[in-house]
Amino acid sequence: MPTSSRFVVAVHALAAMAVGDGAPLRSEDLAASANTSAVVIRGLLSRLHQAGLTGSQLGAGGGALLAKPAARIRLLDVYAAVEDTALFTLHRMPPLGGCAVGGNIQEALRPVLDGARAAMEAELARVTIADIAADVARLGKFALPLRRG
Amino acid sequence: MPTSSRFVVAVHALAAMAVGDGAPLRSEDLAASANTSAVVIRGLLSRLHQAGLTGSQLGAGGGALLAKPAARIRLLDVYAAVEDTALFTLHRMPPLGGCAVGGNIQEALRPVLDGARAAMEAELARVTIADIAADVARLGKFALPLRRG
DNA sequence: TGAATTGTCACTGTGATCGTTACACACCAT
DNA sequence: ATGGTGTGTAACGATCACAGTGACAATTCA
Repeated sequence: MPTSSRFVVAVHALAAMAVGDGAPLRSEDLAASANTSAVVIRGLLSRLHQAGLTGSQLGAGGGALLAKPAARIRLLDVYAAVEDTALFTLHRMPPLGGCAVGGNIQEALRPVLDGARAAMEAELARVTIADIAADVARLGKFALPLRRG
Repeated sequence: MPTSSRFVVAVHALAAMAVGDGAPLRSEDLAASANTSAVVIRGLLSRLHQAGLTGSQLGAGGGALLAKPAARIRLLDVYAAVEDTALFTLHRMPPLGGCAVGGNIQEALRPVLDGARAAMEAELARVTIADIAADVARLGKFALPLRRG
């Protein structure tokens, strides 16, 4: 299945904003750090903005900013903002309704798949962008806040 | 990061074998119930066979059979057998190593993503094909075992 | 022997992701 | 105000995995 790297790249961008000293970060700089293109970053920032996680400052010296403290942005919020496909894909074509199995398999499976998805999301809800930024700083052996450069 | 429809279809096929009375099920019949093609089913059965979950009987009157009791086949086993892609996709191109964030983001993220994946898999490990078959029977208002047809 | 069924290959169509180019619009500095 | 800077979005193409189809050798039962 074609998998999306949007979630990881979005967390990357948000962590960069959290690590920075509050100065706006240009999409071009975020793209360089994540090794992708500025348009891809802007597409992600558009989704994050709609979700209320980031804001943008236009014009010279502008860029992307966190819309709220990094400690209040959960990874689950990022996940919900940038991922649109369901975790589990059901049958592409609906199964045979007349069949004893085909007519009931999706309903039998739904609570299980919902539970698995909820368990995964609960883990993502326990971690914030601030946590990730702190771990990045620890691994990189530098202190927060960091001047951008 | 979504799964393919293979997982759901594979569970569908295994549940059909569990619901049946132990008679081999042809790939063509499984395909009809799941509203897909027999070749797709055979591809899944090939993976399930390699994982030791099913067996096949060639020739006339042949078909697919469970290789062990349905109560001992966990959904996690099915998931592992038929899904190739990782739950979370990392950066398509490695992030900029020289950057404070790019050089550490993947390592900072790994424990979180591993935890989320483990939480989801733990839920899938709690349910067996026998559970699904029982739920299918309950929803379809029929008793197990069921004669095939 | 002959029919039936699996197992696997090659080819095709479809959809999503991702990269690139392009351009209108908004904002800041001078 | 004016030009440079940066965002926001659309269009296009390349790539990849998934899924569907047809075909065929190999195997096994009737």
